[in-house]
Amino acid sequence: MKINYIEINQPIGSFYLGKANSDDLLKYFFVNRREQNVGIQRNTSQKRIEEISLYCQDPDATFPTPIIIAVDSSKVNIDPENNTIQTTDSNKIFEVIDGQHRMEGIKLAKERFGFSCELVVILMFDLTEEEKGYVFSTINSNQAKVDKSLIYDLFELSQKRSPLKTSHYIARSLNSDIESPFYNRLKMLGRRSQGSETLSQGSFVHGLVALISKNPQRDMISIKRDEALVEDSSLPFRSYFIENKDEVILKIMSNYFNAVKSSFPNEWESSDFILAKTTGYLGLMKAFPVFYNEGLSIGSLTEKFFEEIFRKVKSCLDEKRIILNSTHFPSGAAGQNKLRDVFVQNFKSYRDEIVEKVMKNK
DNA sequence: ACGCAGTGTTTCAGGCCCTC
DNA sequence: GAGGGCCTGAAACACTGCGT
Repeated sequence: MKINYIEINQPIGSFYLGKANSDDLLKYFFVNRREQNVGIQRNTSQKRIEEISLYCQDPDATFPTPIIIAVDSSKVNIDPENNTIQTTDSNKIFEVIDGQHRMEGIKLAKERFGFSCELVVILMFDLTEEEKGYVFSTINSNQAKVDKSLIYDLFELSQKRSPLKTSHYIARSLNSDIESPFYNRLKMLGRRSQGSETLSQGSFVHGLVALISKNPQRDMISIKRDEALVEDSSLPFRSYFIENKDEVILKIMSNYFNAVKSSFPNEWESSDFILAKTTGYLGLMKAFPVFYNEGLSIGSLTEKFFEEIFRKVKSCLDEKRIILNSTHFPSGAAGQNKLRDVFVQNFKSYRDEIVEKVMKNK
């Protein structure tokens, strides 16, 4: 394989920018792994490799940043006249310093559906182990971690529908509508700006998208490829999403949390309680499918219906002296699940009574 | 106004358990 | 026994309230 290169001079020395076909690159690359105690790479994360392989199915897939490769110059022919680098045999001579997940992911995508594309590569010659480590750590420490909320916000820019885009739209709508229970309550872009925010956009979207899709990325790709999404009755909002009825999801969310707000006025407004924070929100979202299915079967998903449930649950909590604070409901999944269970169990104990009341008022 | 310590939030990796 | 989903705890980070 032959690579046309451009020489780049920087303080560390000269390196070479070029392009290579992924099929060619796959033949020559290897990764020096940490377990062997000499390499500088972290263990490959199977999860990331899977994600990248899935991403290769995206019609808009792009790998704009270079794969950084260390090469022993004695193993290739360099032609400075024509600015080309030619490999001499098919040994594994390209050590990937940055981009191991992309390489492994593309490899998997090639095996699964014959994926290939051109890649940007940077070749660095005759680096010592120290230099490899230095390059690797420089790249990875300078790559600032991107906040999840920011990633969700970027979905606004995408043209096609996707579970994340819909969730993001609902987050924005509920945050900006005065009538909404989440008015000025969401930390958009993960930051507090008004002082009244109690929940990050990222968490809100996370909880909502979980009721639309079990694999949002796959759904997004399916939509781009004009493939029909598969229904899943365990996900309350999925069929609305598939039928493009985002405003129905918005309305139900609004009803549900307006009912929370009016049934637990103190808890919703005060930061002494976890109800309007991550724990409360995600706990309520986890409990939602139970209430939703009940509402569906009696044909009522109104604010009144949810209110009947919460009124009853609240009186049960008061009776048992369970306070919705962080002592009873610790942060993390444990507290969320406890909240879900407390709500669901108390609802189930009085299900018939609640249903009867709702039917009578209809 | 500033730094510090304690508390809360968010994300992630790894382990457990269930299902097929 | 493989794979997926769920749960937990650790770690990083942000926020709050306090003392200076």
